Amino acid sequence: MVEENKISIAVIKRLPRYYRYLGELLANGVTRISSKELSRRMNITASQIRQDLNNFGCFGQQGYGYNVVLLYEEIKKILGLDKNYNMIICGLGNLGKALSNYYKFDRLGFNFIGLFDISQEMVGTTWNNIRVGCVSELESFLAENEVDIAVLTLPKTSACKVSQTLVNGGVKGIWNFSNVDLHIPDSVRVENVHLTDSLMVLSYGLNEG
Amino acid sequence: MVEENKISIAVIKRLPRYYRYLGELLANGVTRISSKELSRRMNITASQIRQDLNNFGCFGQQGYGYNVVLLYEEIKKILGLDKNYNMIICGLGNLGKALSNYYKFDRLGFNFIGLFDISQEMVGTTWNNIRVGCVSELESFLAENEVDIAVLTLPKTSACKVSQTLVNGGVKGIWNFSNVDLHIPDSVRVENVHLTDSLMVLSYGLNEG
DNA sequence: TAGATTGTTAATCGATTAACAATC
DNA sequence: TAGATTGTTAATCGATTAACAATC
Repeated sequence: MVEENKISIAVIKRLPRYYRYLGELLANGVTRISSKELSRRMNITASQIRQDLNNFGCFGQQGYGYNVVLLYEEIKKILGLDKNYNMIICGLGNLGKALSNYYKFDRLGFNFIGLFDISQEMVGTTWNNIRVGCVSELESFLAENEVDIAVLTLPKTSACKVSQTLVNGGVKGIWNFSNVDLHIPDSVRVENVHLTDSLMVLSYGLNEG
Repeated sequence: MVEENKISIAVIKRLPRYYRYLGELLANGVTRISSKELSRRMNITASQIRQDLNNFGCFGQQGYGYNVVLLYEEIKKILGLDKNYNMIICGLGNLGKALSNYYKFDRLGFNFIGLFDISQEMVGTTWNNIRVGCVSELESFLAENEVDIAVLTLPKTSACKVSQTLVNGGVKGIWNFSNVDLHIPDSVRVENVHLTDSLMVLSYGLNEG
């Protein structure tokens, strides 16, 4: 049995940044780039860039460097950005509303197909052309629609329970903005955005200069 | 000359999580906790907990463990949460508006004292009881007010330029939500929240099961 | 006192960086 | 061909885990 070559999370987290820089090069009409030049721009070592990329294949050419378009498209595929994803939002508070209106996600292939909230005031209203449903309808919605990603923007009190419903409903990934650690099976991917934690990291040592 | 014991960023990023779990214990009336029991709850090793904490001091007691209140208060201090911070938001799009209305920041000691936007439609409107000013007024505002943290929720086109104004104006930290890497002096702390990057990390390998 | 659990040193593991043969 | 730059192996560095003496 061949051991699946597990890519480290540190590498994966750097991929979007590579993708971003390559996109800029592309927009500027740059057709080739060496790991050395990219390292200068991104402020990481050329060694790391080459190591990172070679986890996924040999995209460069000795003496030449990397073809920008080709590498851009490869990373796009690696990140799964060549596919489309059905998304729902659970929790239409300020943050949920903001995310529902963020046009860029759509352009990247992440499409909102459902919005859900708990409060009766929100249910029935429309955001981004989608009617807000009640969280109680979530189970049947998941049964009828293939949902790839659920955005969890509920307060922590309800987030845990709803995450169970999402898991049972076959959601593949949860983008968790609620301030709890979800305890769900490894088969469902979780990406946390803990805003409060992030702000606390910023305030650490801020007055020491 | 004594080499300043530099705390690694990995450790710092774990502190808010410790703080969160200790807060829960506190709320549940738990008065003492061992690294072993905390490790079980947080799903990290007891060794790591003890190593992390001992970067900052000896807060435990052999044979007893850690006093929850005491440790909670210590981490609060370490994170700088015993102080108050003046914050402004640059960019009152959906995300900026959402953050301006997030009541929890205020409770943690992060107080909004100014809001700024580029668009003429936004300038003059009121959010969270604060009048939105124009970004062109930013320089004079920074001269007259001590701003600790600036939240950067502008599109990347304007984010770079505004970050310069913020640095020149003496801001200590920037909470950067814009999709660029800011090139500013090390003396100003930056904490990035790259939402698009985060979503891409989630979509990585999502369809492979 | 005996048991529990810390603080800390040592061992291990993984990630980053350096070096260089291969080759375009 | 000579120069440039990759892919990859080896060396280094740092972070995590294990072990245990100290001690409450």
